[in-house]
Amino acid sequence: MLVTQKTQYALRAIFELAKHRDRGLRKISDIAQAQAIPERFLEVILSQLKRSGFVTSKRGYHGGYRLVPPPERISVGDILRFMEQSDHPLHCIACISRCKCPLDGGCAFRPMWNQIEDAIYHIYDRTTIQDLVNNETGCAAAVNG
Amino acid sequence: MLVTQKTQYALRAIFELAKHRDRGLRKISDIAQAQAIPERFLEVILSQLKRSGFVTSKRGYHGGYRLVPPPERISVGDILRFMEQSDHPLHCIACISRCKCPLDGGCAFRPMWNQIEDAIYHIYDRTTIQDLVNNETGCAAAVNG
DNA sequence: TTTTTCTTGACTAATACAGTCGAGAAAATT
DNA sequence: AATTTTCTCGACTGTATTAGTCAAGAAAAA
Repeated sequence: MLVTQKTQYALRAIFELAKHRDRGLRKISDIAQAQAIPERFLEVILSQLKRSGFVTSKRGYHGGYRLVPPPERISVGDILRFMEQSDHPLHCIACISRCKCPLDGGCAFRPMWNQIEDAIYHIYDRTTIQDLVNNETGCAAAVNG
Repeated sequence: MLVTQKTQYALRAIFELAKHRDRGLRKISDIAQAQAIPERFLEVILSQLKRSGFVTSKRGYHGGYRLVPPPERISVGDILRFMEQSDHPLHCIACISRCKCPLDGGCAFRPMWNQIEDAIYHIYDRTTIQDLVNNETGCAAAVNG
């Protein structure tokens, strides 16, 4: 629910792999450099992402990471949900934030939190990694005239 | 953008004042008890909220806090925006989370973050404090049969 | 057999958030 | 006037989460 720095890195790593997908494996160090992510930290993140099945890796000389499904079949929601679940296995459905679930004002606030959660994930789920890549090329075109 | 514990307390305090509005001033200690908020912390929060103009206070014997506008004319968005701005004067418009605004993947992610922000505030802005109060009475009715 | 690159888990550091505290100033009460 | 109540203000501390590091090892290719 909460988009941490780590989650943003995860998203950017996937994004980077998507752009590179048809050119084979990509090294951690290259991804780190391209996306300005601390390399050592990225190691942790990518090996976590492996467990989602969205990426695979190969070790050694021509090793690296690779995005498995085509980017148009992965949504941002898929990635965020995976990161969320693997970092916070117990999750408070009513809450938008890092949440300790107190009274919550009884149930007065719950409908609103639920609306927010739905609205957020609606957007995450309909946004594919390919959409993000397209955004960038659109933007580059705009910048370069 | 990020709903912290403090912001939730602020919202619950306003909610409590709304319920009590026609009965005059309400003491910090009573609000704290009713909403399960640490009293000393609530002092800080309420005196911060005073600067928004949504609440006023009076000291001394029969002192306490009071909600100024009618609850149907205050939106959740009003409160959240005020808290957000007074806690984080510099705010990154592109970001949903605690954000350090790095590359952000160029502008690839920005449209999505903007959509999220708009969607969230659309809900916050259309939800009034009175709506929350109504939720609760509706819920109590459901519970009590 | 050397180099490269991922793998794993434990470790440390930084920061933001949460909450506390003490001394003081109005306002009413007695 | 003295006392009690309640808000006021700013500085202070603790703590949990997040962020990030490190070292030793294992596969894969050269």
